[in-house]
Amino acid sequence: MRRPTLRDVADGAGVHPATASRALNPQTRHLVSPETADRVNRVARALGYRPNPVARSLKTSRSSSIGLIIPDLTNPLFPPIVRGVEDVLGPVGYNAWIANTDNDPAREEAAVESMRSRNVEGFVFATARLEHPLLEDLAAANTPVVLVNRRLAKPTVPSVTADDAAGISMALHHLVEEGHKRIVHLAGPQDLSTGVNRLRAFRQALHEHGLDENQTRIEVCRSWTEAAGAETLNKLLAEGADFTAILAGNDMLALGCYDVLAEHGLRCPEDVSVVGFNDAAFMDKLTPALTTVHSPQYELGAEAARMLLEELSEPRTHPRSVVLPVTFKVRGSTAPPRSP
Amino acid sequence: MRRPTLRDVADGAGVHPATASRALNPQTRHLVSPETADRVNRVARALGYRPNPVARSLKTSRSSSIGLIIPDLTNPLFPPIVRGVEDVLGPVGYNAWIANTDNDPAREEAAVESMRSRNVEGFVFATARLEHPLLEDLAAANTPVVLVNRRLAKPTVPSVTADDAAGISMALHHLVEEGHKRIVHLAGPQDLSTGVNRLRAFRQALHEHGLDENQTRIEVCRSWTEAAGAETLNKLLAEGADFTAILAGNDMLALGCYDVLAEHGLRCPEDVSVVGFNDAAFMDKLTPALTTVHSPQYELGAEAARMLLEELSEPRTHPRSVVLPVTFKVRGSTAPPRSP
DNA sequence: TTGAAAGCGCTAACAT
DNA sequence: ATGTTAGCGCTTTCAA
Repeated sequence: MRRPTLRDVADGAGVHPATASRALNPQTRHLVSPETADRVNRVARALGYRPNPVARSLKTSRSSSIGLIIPDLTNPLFPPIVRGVEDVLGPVGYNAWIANTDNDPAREEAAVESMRSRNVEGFVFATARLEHPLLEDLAAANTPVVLVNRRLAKPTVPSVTADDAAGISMALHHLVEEGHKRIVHLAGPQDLSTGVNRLRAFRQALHEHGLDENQTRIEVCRSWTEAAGAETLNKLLAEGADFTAILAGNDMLALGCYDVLAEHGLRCPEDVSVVGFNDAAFMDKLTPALTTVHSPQYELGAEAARMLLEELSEPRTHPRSVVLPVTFKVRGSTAPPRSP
Repeated sequence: MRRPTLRDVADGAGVHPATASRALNPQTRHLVSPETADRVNRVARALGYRPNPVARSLKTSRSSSIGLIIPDLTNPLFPPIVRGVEDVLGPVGYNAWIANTDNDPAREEAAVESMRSRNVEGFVFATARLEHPLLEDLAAANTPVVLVNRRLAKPTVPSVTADDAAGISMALHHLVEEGHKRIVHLAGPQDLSTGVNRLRAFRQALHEHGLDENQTRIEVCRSWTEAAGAETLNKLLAEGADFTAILAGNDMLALGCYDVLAEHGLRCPEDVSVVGFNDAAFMDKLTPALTTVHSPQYELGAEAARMLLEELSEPRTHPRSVVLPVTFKVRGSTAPPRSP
């Protein structure tokens, strides 16, 4: 009842294990006569032979696996990305090993080391910071890596991201159209491309709409979390900041705003309009439903996986940066100011 | 610049690789003189030696890893369970390999086979059906398995679940207290323990409250999804069913109800009260916030991992079924009927 | 076209 | 306490 090995198949087919190996392997099958190849495959099937990936990996230093580095699966932005990655990899015989890092560089490094020692063939990273020594190292070691959602300051590693600038521009445009003039931007951490790009885009969009930066307010949050959004808005409110709309850098910050507005008896959107970014799961179910920039989460993952597979088969010298288009979802969280 | 192997460490310390292996391994370190053990460890550290888990796994048929079988990570019920599992395993040097099955037995079987061939030492299953041949097989093969959230018809495999019966009882009690008499139960799939147990508990609670089963209505949904909930409620509404409250078997079904009620211009809770089950992420953010039974998701995962570790070190003959307590979260989605 | 031989890096009997 | 030997299951030169 032992699991059959290649040896068993070879014996059953009356050939040497090396021949059995060649016969069973699509890439080397042509080295073997059609008859023996057939025979070996029949025996393998009859015995229920399954190659041992551990032995194969030890020999070849490969694994048919890639590492998928995620900050936190409980953030609803990431599961669809994971599914996108898996759905592209699965059909071509690869699988993804997932690690949560909690944005902790030490955990990240441990996860990467563990995966490398298991011969992963490449990585999809969703945790990139603008300056990211570990990623530089991997790039320097020619380990195939594709970034998803975030990228590096210098485009030295290929990436797939949503169009942050366009999204913010759409969002601001929408608020302005509705008559808002005093708009707050809750920016994300400035060590992340998403935080920086969205903030930059906000400033740019402000100018394009002829808005005075003095009427607006920009506040940088310490993380992309509900807690950070709440904290920052509380601070703003305590200072008596004057605004009619909040453009949150992502949905989690917007969620934090919802909480705080409710606590302060401020209605949304009657008193304050809120716009988010990402359109993560359930954001359309809030009350009021969150108006937000939709980023194609599943597609981000799928495209990152495709790029990684490409990289695996024909390494490029010149990293590609793919930017996927976003759309704007008008829902219930904005409206009022309709004045001149 | 090759990654150093045990061989390199042994050479550096002037000992045989076997001795180096013993010195480096906590369980066998005592077989080696303290001096050499120290020397070997120093050399290993100096060289930056990291054992090759693939080679080790080939030799030992172990892997310091377990398989975690999840139906779908985009269902917010599961990420916290995953984190619970990981947080318990990590500190003791184990890691979890995650697979999504989409409730597809074929995908599940493939994932399990793939993991077994990689020498996983056990499994945490979140996809158990009442009748589950694959799980019977694993149990028969003495593969350590712990079920989480759901269980089998016969308690042949250890499990950690939330207290379905108590939760449903609390929920019904709450609705009755508020004066509801005509209550619908949207039950889950009857091939899952959660679906069956909650339905059974509903019937029981009905009797305990002296309610007439004819006044109520029970409808079984085809899956634990928003779409299934919507579909089922639509059917009920089309039939002109008469009720003031819905006890949904889980939060996703409740979510589907929210959608349908809104489409039909029915207000919640003024026209219909809704109660869910699980208290998955974001359910407190809906409008109105969902009243629901809170199941300790993170703890379910953590406890399952603890049980699996136990099973790994000292296999039991008699499987334990752990039931974790639930709490009831009264929020905005219920109220009206206050009549006699 | 097939076989022989070697070895990926490690651990575990067995021997000393 | 340490070394010797063998082998986990596979792939890949090299030789025939």
